[in-house]
Amino acid sequence: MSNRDRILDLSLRLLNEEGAQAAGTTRIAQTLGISPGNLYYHFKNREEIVRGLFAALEAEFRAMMIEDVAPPISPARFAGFYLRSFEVAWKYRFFFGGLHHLLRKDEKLALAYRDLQAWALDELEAIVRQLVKDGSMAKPKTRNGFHSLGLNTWLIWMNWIRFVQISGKDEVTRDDMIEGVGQMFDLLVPYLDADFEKAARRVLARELRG
Amino acid sequence: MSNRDRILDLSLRLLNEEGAQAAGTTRIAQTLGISPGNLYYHFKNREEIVRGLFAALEAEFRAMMIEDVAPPISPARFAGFYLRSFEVAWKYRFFFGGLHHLLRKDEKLALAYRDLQAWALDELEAIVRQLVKDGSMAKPKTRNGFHSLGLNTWLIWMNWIRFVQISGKDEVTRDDMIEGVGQMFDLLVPYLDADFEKAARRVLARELRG
DNA sequence: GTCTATAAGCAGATAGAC
DNA sequence: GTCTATCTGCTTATAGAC
Repeated sequence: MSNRDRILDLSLRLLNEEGAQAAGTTRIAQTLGISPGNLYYHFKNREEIVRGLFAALEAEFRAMMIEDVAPPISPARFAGFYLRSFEVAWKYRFFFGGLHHLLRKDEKLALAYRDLQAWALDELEAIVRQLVKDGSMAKPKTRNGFHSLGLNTWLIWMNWIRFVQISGKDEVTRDDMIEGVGQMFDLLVPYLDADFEKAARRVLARELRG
Repeated sequence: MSNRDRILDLSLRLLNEEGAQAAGTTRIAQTLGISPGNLYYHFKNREEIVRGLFAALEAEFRAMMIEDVAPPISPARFAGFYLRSFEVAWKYRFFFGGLHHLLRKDEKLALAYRDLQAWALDELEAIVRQLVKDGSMAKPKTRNGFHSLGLNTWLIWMNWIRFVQISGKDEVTRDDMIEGVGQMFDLLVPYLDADFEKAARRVLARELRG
């Protein structure tokens, strides 16, 4: 494993454990047992490390979204899709707590983030549209129903991890992530076909036990 | 105006403009034209300033919540209540972007925040229950319907300001806040009485123009 | 209550040897 | 590709005069 990868690996761990602002280049290098100079050979500055981690998040997130949008959307795929989205979020959780600060200090990262967000919002809306097309869901009532539902989905997704961390539980578990899925799920429940809903819930319940 | 109040005032402005981590005690003192020593006479440390600002946020937020929960809830009061909640959030917006970091570094603040959050979740759930009691809304379908709706309301509220700031608009306006209200509102729409909904929307539309 | 002066520490980053 | 050594600039916070 190259030092470059070791730096990314450890950075992700430290940032996740201690927060996006906690670990500096000095400590990262120290903990790895390499010199600051070595670290700065691989990364021009601290921001480049964070951008590297964001690139990994983005790749996993995009792959997951694309893989699962193909119609028709079965209850199991639907539940699995939401579930995996939370697993990706959890893997890179430092990002969600420190987002505002990170984007403020790094214009390049801000642009990359906004790109991803715009794309994700479109995709989330597309999923809702597809569910309606599949007959698994009634058309939302509000004027901008599709858009609004997609956006609320995104807002819950973005905030769930932060909410759990902020709420001060000693240990965050996989079940907390599944609860998050349920929270997102509840946004659509009023519109979902009863059978579709039941089937999706069963998948989630199985995950909770497993 | 006492120097203590001037410190709180300026801190709020700087933190809002530049982010919760940007302005340090040195710059606050400098900008006010007072000495660091003077600042540290009034506040034991930087965290005490932030806690002072949080106390102000909490006071305004609690006052607003208590004032508006009394039954029955009219559409105008309902819309006005959501609207004012966003105005309070906007006034102390630095808090929402930097929350994770702030709470991590200050255990006292974390406890105060969690108290407020627990209380707010109860109140938000109570509002939903009251709407159902008033006949303005159908009973939510999901098993923990009341709780889930209250929680989603909170998650949208907590995240809207951050979402707007992160999304990179050059200037954030009052209309953006009203859009946030609409986003929160849409959570309840599937269950709301049609007349109640229309009336509440009219109030919001009027605010948008005004 | 307000000031000057400054300690102590840590951050990000670089130069240049090997 | 990795090292040692170090610079610069910032921060929080304090001691003690007025």
